[in-house]
Amino acid sequence: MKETTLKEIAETLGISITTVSKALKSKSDVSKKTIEKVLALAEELNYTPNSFAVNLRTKESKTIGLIIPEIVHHFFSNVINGIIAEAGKHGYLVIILQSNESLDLEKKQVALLINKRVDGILMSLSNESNNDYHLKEILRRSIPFVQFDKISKLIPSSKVIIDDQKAAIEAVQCLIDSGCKKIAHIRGPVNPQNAIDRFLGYKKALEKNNIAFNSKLVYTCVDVTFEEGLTFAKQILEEHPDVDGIFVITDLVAVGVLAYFNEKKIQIPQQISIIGFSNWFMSKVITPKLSTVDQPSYEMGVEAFNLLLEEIISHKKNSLFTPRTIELETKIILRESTKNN
Amino acid sequence: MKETTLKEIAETLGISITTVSKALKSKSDVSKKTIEKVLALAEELNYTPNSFAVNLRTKESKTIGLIIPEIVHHFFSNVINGIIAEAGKHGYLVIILQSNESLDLEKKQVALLINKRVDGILMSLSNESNNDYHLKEILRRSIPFVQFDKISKLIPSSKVIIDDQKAAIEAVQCLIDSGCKKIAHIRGPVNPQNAIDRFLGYKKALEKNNIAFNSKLVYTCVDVTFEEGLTFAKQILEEHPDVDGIFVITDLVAVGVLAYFNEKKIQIPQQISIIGFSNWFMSKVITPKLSTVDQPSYEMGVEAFNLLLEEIISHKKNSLFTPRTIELETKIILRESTKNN
DNA sequence: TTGTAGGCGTTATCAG
DNA sequence: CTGATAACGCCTACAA
Repeated sequence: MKETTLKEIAETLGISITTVSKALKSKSDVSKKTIEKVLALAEELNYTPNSFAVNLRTKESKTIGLIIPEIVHHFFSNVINGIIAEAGKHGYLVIILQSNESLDLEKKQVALLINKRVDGILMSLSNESNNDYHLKEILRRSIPFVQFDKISKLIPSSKVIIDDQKAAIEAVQCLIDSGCKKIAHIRGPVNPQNAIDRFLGYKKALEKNNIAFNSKLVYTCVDVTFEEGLTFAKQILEEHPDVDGIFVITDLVAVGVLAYFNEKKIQIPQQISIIGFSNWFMSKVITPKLSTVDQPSYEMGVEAFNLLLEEIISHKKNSLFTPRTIELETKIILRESTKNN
Repeated sequence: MKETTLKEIAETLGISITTVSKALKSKSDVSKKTIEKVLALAEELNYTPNSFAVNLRTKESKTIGLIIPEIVHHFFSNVINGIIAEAGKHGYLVIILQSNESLDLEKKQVALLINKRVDGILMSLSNESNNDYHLKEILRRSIPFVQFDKISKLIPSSKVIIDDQKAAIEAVQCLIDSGCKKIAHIRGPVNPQNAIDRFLGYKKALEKNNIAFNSKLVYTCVDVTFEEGLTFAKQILEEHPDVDGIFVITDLVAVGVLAYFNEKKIQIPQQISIIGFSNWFMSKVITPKLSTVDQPSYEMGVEAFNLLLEEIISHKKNSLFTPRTIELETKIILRESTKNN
């Protein structure tokens, strides 16, 4: 099927391309009659402007790129949801790329998006990300750029985050308030800022309550999976049978811990209390229901897009843009895996 | 930051744009020396071809569109994963759009992708989809198009599906084999083909085993949610306390059923057996672990993209393309919510 | 109110 | 081996 072009409309109507172009936009300097004629024919021929040509002319594609570590992940798929919804409202489309938690892949995806000349890039870093040459490249090319969730503090871009440290302190405080004396922490990998901050929060909460920090009680995830939850639960039980509380980096792992304890008929929360992070859907469905920290996901996507849009608009006007950081609120959700309800 | 263009390279090197263009592609009809010079300078200037211009010239954007009902959905996010991964291997990017199970939105998303002139469209229909004017429009414009999972049988496009009816028969047969005499079915909404087929499978399995079909035992989801599982479980218990088996349209709803029965201390599977559909991650994590039908998701994405790619290539060559349908295998997974293991 | 001309950055054709 | 020239389809000064 051949696509209709301005030229065709112009020729069949016996007027110039320019006039057709203007008429389609109902510009004031075209006669009503012409506008009507043009619109009618355009309608009839099913005309849609060739976006490739428009892109080339206007140097923008109304398309943004999104790079996240993993799509199959309750938190991230909710963020995507928020981004796509908000982008749609403003006439933007979203290209989604995954880093699979690999720095190499992440670099490739950034390069792809740069080549594609997307109007802006939204990104949550992979766990491997400990260097940021590729992020600097985005800034160097002055492509609008917003980081969210897992960010690099050193990159001066807009950001949407939560206060991981504060949230972690609150979570651990809950365990302490409910009577836990020996609290273990299953932490995330070494690189991501949020794993570091949650760990720091854990430490600070202990300190505040005059509980000695013991590095032996800290277990470090590599892949942050359900299976690691299983493994660490077993290890904790063997190495520190007197642990009575565990703060886990994220719900997926916490669910693994629960599953292992369920199997071993450990009483939860009587013998051991567990608190997770992120409030995955799954958490309220398992037995016992998992206490956790609710982290806004959809909203994070919305805010991230809006920050990006601000920057895109400012970029178009060539005016200078000062990056902003938006911090969203978290909320402790107490359910059945802790004693304090 | 200004982007480097062919023209710039040509001027600084004192050669023609044409030669630069060819050299960058290392065409055989350019001297080695020139190629080297050009590549070196391009590298130095960080040259990347302007994809907008390339799109316009080549009439393709190496970008496809994907429309799905919901992103926050274990099955679909896995499909997306497969699509993006496979697309990436072949140099394609993916724009993702959600229909939110709304026909109106679905139509808008189709229009968006058509305007965007994506090279092809991948789609799983919304539950509301009972008309296909918008799908016909895709075909009319001869845009490569593949349907997967929730499809319209009437649209002659390539498809990737499972045999829902057969899988449902197998699932219900499992319940019967394990001794269930009165089996209820919580079915999906009225429109989607897969809900219809699973319902038909349920009916056929009963028939095959000389169990009378009773329409009172069929409950119809509207939104296909966890909450509906809760509600229908309650209803079943009240209206038909002697039901001893339930075949549920999908795991999410089945988990709701489980949750309600757990709360009511109904013995599963002793009193009532439950089998779900789709094998969500959640299913193996709850107590009791849910028996279900495993449905390939990642693989479905991969196959769908490859079918689309075939069609895109054929379309480029202007050769005619005959739609193909790929049917993937399902597998019964027996866990703790049924008696037959 | 309408139209002419030039250009966005590439690629393809064809001649030198 | 190299380059001039003409598109691709649209937009926008500027001229008529």
